[in-house]
Amino acid sequence: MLKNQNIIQKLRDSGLRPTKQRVNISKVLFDTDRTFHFTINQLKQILKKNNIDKISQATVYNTVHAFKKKGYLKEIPINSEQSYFDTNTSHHHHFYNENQKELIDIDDVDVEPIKIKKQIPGKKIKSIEVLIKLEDSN
Amino acid sequence: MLKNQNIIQKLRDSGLRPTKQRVNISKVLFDTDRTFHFTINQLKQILKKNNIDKISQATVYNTVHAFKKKGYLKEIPINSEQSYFDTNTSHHHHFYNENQKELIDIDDVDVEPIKIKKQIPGKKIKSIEVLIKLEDSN
DNA sequence: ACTTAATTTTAGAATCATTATAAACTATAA
DNA sequence: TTATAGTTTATAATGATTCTAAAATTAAGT
Repeated sequence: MLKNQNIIQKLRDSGLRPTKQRVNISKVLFDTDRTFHFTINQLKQILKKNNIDKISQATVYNTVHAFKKKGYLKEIPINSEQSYFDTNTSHHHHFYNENQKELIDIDDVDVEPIKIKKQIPGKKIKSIEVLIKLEDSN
Repeated sequence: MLKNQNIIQKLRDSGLRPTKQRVNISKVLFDTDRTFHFTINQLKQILKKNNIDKISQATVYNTVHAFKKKGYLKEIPINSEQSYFDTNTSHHHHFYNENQKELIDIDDVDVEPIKIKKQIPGKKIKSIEVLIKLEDSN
């Protein structure tokens, strides 16, 4: 399958050995039409459901962190209970639906540029993240 | 002392019994010139240093959560490792200094209004939080 | 002040997510 | 094919937070 070859190449290119586990997790995360958000627990459930020989907890954590470090995943801080990851690594912002506890991407073009009239000497901006919390309107 | 009376009144008004522990934690949090940010651990250290008979872990957690629920504290999600609280409950945004791991308030007037050209049907905006991560500029 | 009921605090146990460990396994390159 | 460096794994360890149930405190009524 060509897809597999792409994944293996991508892993190799970034200095990650294309192990069975990493390839399988990559397929779940990146071999889809659309990007998505997940927690570690959700990923573990998807892996269990979708396939495949068991992947240990530690490996799931290691792999997600390795992918994050390589820039294939972004971590989205929402609250102290849940750590979300996003397979969409382009610059964008988020709605967080507090009732259904789900993240929704906001396209960068749908947000007017954020203008800050304040600077901290000796520091430069690394990222700007807008999180808009939503609740049911009735 | 007048301050104590104010604190006791504030607690009573919001339906929280003014116990020794709550009054002492309130003094640390609210009886200061300026607002500040803290983690639960930092608060525990301040309490240990500043005074006073030991307050159990559970009470520190209970109290912080009670104060948050009453709107006297805001929780600021930064990352999965740390949960920060803010004694400044007015609407404002934050810099996060990734090197020194500290939060810095951005006055609301220093941020141009955030304009979002997208809506989610059936949902209304509960809050808009901007987090600007900083790093050393050299 | 005294009594009672409701609330709060507490130490310690329990839980949950995450990380560390170190042995077994696997990919890669010589 | 062999050596070695990197990876996975089960399990233990950690750390933050929550739970538990008993003891203490507060508030309100008498």
